[in-house]
Amino acid sequence: MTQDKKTYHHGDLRQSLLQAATQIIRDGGVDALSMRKLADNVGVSRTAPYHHFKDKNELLCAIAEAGFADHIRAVSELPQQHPDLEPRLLFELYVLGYIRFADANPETYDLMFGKEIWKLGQPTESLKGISKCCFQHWLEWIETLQDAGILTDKHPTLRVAQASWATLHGLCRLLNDGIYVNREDLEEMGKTAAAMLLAQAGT
Amino acid sequence: MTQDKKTYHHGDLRQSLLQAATQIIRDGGVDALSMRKLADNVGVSRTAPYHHFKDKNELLCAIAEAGFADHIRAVSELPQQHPDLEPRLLFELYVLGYIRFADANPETYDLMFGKEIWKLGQPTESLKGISKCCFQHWLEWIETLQDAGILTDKHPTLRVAQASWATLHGLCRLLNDGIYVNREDLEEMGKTAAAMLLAQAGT
DNA sequence: CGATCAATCTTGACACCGTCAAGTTATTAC
DNA sequence: GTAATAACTTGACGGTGTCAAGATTGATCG
Repeated sequence: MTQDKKTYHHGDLRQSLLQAATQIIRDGGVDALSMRKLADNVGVSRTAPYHHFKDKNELLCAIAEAGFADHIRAVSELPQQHPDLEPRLLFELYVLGYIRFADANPETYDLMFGKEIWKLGQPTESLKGISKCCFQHWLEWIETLQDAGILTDKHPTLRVAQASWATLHGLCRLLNDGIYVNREDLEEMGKTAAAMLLAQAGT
Repeated sequence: MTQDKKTYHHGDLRQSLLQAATQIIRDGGVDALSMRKLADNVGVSRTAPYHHFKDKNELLCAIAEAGFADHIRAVSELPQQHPDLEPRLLFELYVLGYIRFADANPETYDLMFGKEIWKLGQPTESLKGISKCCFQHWLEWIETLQDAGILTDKHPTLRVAQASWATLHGLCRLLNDGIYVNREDLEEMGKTAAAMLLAQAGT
């Protein structure tokens, strides 16, 4: 637990806190993270973290923010890695990528898109910013797919983006929240969902 | 708070607890519910509830269970109320009904389909039962729609059911968790989602 | 270099929480 | 009427987030 203390001033406590918190959350879920345990974990007193984060909510926001950064990076790389792939397959790839991210980082995903921050807490301005940016990416891509004729353009881009995102999000939630869905079925479900969303190409 | 106490034995404490708990949750969310406040609320000591529910988890399960009962009842009524409606429109109606339920009872919905019980806690056997039954209904209906040719039969019924359910669930979560979605857009989003899921009729 | 100031970290305290153990009271079964 | 049992009580333990006030240190300026 308590690391050997050397100096009164820690040095880069903020960074250490974020790192330790991320680890704790990865191991035992968001609920396993308490400010006190966290402080003890980095070898500092209970209330020391409050000099770097206004409250627990702000800490969680910071972690979520890092999650968005990861997510955006992963997504941006996709089209570059597969430059000549048919849009339909690229879409499926994206869907699978999204789901895999949620599966690999369930707790981070929970923070990014869960009520803990967005409903019960208060998202930081910078968190709002990066998440908005993330959705913007999605929106633009949906528009591209509409233009390419593989997603319906009978409905506004915003609605199509919301509805398709909801599908991905729903899959991830069902999985991560432990409701019915088995992990082994994940890929297949993702493919089915992708197919159902795309299927109206001809319409 | 504390009601006037008449007898040592309350009489039907279990029922009173459920009722009060439901109210508290409706008012202030699941997090507003504490065993202590609940007990105080019905005029009984802190630990009295533990003679009727093993722990908080069991209480929540009981509430969720009631939610499923309501939900199933509402859904079952639908086809009867609109006996001669075209299946496509009936599907849209179902989608809207599902979303409206989640919108009208956000906290109950959260309990029914949230990680609080299914991942962090332990669903009661009877809760598992009724939720399974609920999904079974959905599954059967999806099959009907596949047979009627308005939902794809290129994928197994189970997968189509999961994918379409995920879409509804995702919409509800985005709404209830306070992520991006505006309540005013709800109906329109539901319709878009329904349309996208159904659109492959011709395929 | 020395004094000051602000940042950083500490201990103490408060009001909550879930729930276990042991004791009290009322109801039921014989 | 007595014994058993179910319902309910108080007391206690260890946990939580975070506020207030004090201690320590590094940085800044004369």
